Amino acid sequence: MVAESRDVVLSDLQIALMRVLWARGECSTAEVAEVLAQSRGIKHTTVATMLTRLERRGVVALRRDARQVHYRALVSESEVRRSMVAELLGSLFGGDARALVSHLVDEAEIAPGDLEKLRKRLARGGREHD
Amino acid sequence: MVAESRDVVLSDLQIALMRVLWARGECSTAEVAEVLAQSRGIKHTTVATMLTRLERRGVVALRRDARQVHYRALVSESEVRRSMVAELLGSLFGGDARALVSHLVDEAEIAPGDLEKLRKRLARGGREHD
DNA sequence: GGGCTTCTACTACAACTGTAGTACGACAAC
DNA sequence: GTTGTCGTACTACAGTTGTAGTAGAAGCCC
Repeated sequence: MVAESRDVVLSDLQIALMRVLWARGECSTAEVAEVLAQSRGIKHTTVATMLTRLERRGVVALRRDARQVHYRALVSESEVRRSMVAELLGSLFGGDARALVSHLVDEAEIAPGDLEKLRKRLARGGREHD
Repeated sequence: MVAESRDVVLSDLQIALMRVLWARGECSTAEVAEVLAQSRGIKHTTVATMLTRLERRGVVALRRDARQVHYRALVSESEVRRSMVAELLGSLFGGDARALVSHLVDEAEIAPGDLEKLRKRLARGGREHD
């Protein structure tokens, strides 16, 4: 099922936080903070603030365990991808997904040969990429 | 040449304004405002404010003609596409363009058959899409 | 049981966005 | 030249984001 979480557009930093939750399932503020401190040098309190706001916004859920707070994603990575790709397609590519693929090839983000491989794999029903 | 306009990430509304400039070349505030009023019911003054800010930010240039101000895009649509697609790829697809294409197919934004057509067209060096 | 450590909650603040009102200058019409 | 009209510039304001300090609660160590 696809659920009805329309419009989950997140900023870069917000996505970075979500990635931790997506990767680890539920985790404490400290865990998320540690990853972000490592990868971006962001302070613990900053992460706590961001998580609180995401919770208020309904993007994550919290569970209190003694003095610690544990967060869990309420939207999946797919949902966010869906929303954000749709947004980008709509605003910059006139909603034409093929134009986006053309762009990717033009910009050498992807080789034409990859399209062939992708087509074959997708035609087989596989969706993981090697 | 690709120029060095890194990081041109624009909001949905900002892109809407830019699209007018991209489509018409240089035009007056009034022209842009009329399009936006039509398409989104946005007030003239709002458009003027947005354009002023884009100018301050260096995204557009202005030329004064008597009492009117004319704006011209300083970044191309391609540049914005490049920045924004790169941003999306980086934050949500681990920088893997093929994953984005897979997503487009999975989400039925694009049919597998289209990939084949695209591949052929792109292999021929054409980049306009029909 | 008094202090040290931890963790959260609250507060702060600047920048940017979306939205628009108001005021002011320049022209056009009489 | 007095009066509208048109268009810009300035001001305003609420909401979001990024960033973090500080204070206060809860446990932990002797």
